[in-house]
Amino acid sequence: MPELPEVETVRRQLERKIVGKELAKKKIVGLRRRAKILIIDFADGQSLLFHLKMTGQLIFNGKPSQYTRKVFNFADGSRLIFNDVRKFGWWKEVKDTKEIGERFGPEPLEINLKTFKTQLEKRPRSRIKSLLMDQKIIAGIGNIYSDEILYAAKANPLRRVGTLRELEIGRIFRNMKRILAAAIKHRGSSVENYLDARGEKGDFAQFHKVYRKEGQQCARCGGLIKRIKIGGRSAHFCPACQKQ
DNA sequence: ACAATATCCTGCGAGC
DNA sequence: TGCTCGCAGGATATTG
Repeated sequence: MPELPEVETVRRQLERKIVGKELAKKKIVGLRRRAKILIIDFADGQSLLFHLKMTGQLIFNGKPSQYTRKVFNFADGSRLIFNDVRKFGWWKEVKDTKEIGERFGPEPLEINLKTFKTQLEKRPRSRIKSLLMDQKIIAGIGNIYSDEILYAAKANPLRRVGTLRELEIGRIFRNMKRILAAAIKHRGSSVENYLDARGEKGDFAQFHKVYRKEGQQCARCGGLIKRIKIGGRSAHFCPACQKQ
């Protein structure tokens, strides 16, 4: 399920491939990412937005399959294919990207500790796991990285945000930055069917400590990883290391 | 006002 | 072997 690191990986790869190309009589001048949305900017000010949701793939010069929902053909004969098994993903052409900026909270790789704390203060009763996944609070984090960040920070996913101590908030903040940056370096996590823009898997899943590791031993203390439901989503954590 | 849950979709794997 | 059923989750709508 593409989250910030996966979308950023696709953005970086596509940037080198398609900037300067022509698509439907428009010249591509840049690629951006906001939260989990990929943005292709055209010279005329319009933009093409993509959301991969859970099973979306954007593959440059990929071969169409039964799951290909759209093929974008560039003027030079190259192409971009949009695959999506579960059909949740979408693409949309927009006149400008003003609404995109307003819809999301700050980018986790750009935010400072002070702003992070300000964001946390908006939802003191929320569970920290749910808050990290709330795009209006912090943009781009989903189920995989929220679990991994909280494990690294030794914070229990059920904790109410308002009960977190200064020290714990600092740990969550630092590990959020560290894990997202490391995941981008490894071109994301391929747990189900995520592929990057080259059609290749990301390497970061090998570094996962808790996500989808229910019943396995915790690398830190040897305890057993547990899976519970928080807000209808699976949350994986070590009850011994991540105490309430 | 805010938090929690249901909903969309399809493939996969566990269990019988 | 083949069937059913639960599960995966991003974001929005709905309920509590």
